[in-house]
Amino acid sequence: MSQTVDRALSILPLLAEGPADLGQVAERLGVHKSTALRLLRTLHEHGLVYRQSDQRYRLGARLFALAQETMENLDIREIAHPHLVRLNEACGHTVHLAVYEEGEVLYIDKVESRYPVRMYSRIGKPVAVTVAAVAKLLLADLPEPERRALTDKLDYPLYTARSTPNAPAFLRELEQVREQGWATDLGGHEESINCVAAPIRGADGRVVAAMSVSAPNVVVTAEELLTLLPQVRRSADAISGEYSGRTPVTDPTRDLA
Amino acid sequence: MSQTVDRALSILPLLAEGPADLGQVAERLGVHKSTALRLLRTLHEHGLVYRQSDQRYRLGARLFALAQETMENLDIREIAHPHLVRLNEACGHTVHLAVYEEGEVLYIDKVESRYPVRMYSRIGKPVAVTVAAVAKLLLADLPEPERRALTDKLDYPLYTARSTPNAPAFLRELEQVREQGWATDLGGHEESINCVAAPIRGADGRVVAAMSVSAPNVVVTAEELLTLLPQVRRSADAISGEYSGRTPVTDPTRDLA
DNA sequence: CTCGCCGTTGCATTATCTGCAACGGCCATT
DNA sequence: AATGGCCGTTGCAGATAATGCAACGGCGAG
Repeated sequence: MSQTVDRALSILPLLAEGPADLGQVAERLGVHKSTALRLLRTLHEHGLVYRQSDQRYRLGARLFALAQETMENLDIREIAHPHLVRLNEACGHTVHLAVYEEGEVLYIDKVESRYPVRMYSRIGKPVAVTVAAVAKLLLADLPEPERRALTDKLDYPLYTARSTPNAPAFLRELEQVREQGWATDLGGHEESINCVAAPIRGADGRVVAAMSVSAPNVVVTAEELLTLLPQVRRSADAISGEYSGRTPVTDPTRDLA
Repeated sequence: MSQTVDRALSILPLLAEGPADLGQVAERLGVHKSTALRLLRTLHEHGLVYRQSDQRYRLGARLFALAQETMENLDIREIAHPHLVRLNEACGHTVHLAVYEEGEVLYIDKVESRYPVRMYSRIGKPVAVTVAAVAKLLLADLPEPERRALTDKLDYPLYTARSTPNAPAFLRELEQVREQGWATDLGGHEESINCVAAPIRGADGRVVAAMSVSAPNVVVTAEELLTLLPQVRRSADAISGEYSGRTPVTDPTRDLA
């Protein structure tokens, strides 16, 4: 909607690929070098872009700080965290919390496994949306048209032989997930890793987040992991209760200066 | 340098404080509502801002993804990570990696303690620069004018009785740190937590990062932690060697379209 | 020593952004 | 049920601010 801002923001994903110098930025934006320079300078003043010693630009530290603050301001996360910790203490495995936003699912909290073998994941990283248990729960609850539109334009990468292969299969799976109220990922993302997940609902019953327990085959079999399902669901329901009670659409903003 | 972009980017820290509606954003920017709307829309298109169900705006998921990619592109991090893991396996405590950028020090990697009592910290979070051991190392190596300018405009919050109280004391400490080539934080940030840290240097000898081992008093005393110093320094030196060898100012960019 | 590349600057042009005013939906109030 | 006010949204004309150009200077390579 605003050309100048649009151009400036287009620089960010470009730099996310790796450092670039002024000429490269200008070329990829399709603007004059002087224009690119002014945009980069503005981004720099705000700390979103950093100029390293070799004069090339890369993304800046402020991005981390912003991402950090965003996360800490998410009220679901705050409410859920102690429950995740408790569940982790009870079962010992890695516990994740995830939310949906604009076609993506991302982890917003994580409590690490106590076992030495850990699965790789990082808070803030977009989740493999076609296979992850938490993603299935979040997508299953979308209004039908949105769900349809999304599943249509998704890719279905075959991480393993058990990955969801295409849109129709995925839609069927989502249907089932929605009805049973829980989801699994049995080696669909990484051959040797299984997850069980349960939904967290707001006061209106809509799914606002999902949590999961993940563990590699070498620690527990898929069957053993499934026995944890009741525990996971109880945790999720407890969070749902607190969340519905405390924060329907409340606004704790206090700055009427 | 560019007014429009400047205004748009000013929205981000504003939203980092918490969700806000159009009117609030416009007011705090000092612009007309229609202007604020156009800026927010542009930010939204790029995923930096998200519009929640109650129509208010908050920071968006793309921020996480960008922060994530930035981090993973840092070559020091990549080189250092296995060393951090090895050090953690050897001593069991929390290991951090930090860099300096534009007046701030931030953690860019972390391997969690194996002990149940863990110190709080998060990757991406700016470090308490006047007390953290890694910060001392990074600031001690700055060129004198920059170091002076920075220490002058810093705050010196008294987290504990052993926090660095003011600029002169801090400068003396930095002097000592630079000469001895390592640093500590003995309860200067949190009463019961101690750290020992060592610098990682580039090919030209400049400090490019710093790593530390942290542990609470209840697990090991400060004296015991200090016995780990040689190990920490060996790790840091090993990383320095690899980093100098592999990446002086190399550019792995491959896109001359 | 010289050539060429890259980042940088001042300036005139013109495109772009801004504020205004008016509309419409929604919620709360009477 | 009707009404008033609030908030987000849109089209438009004026004015400001962004753009590309051309020229400079520093730096490294040949």
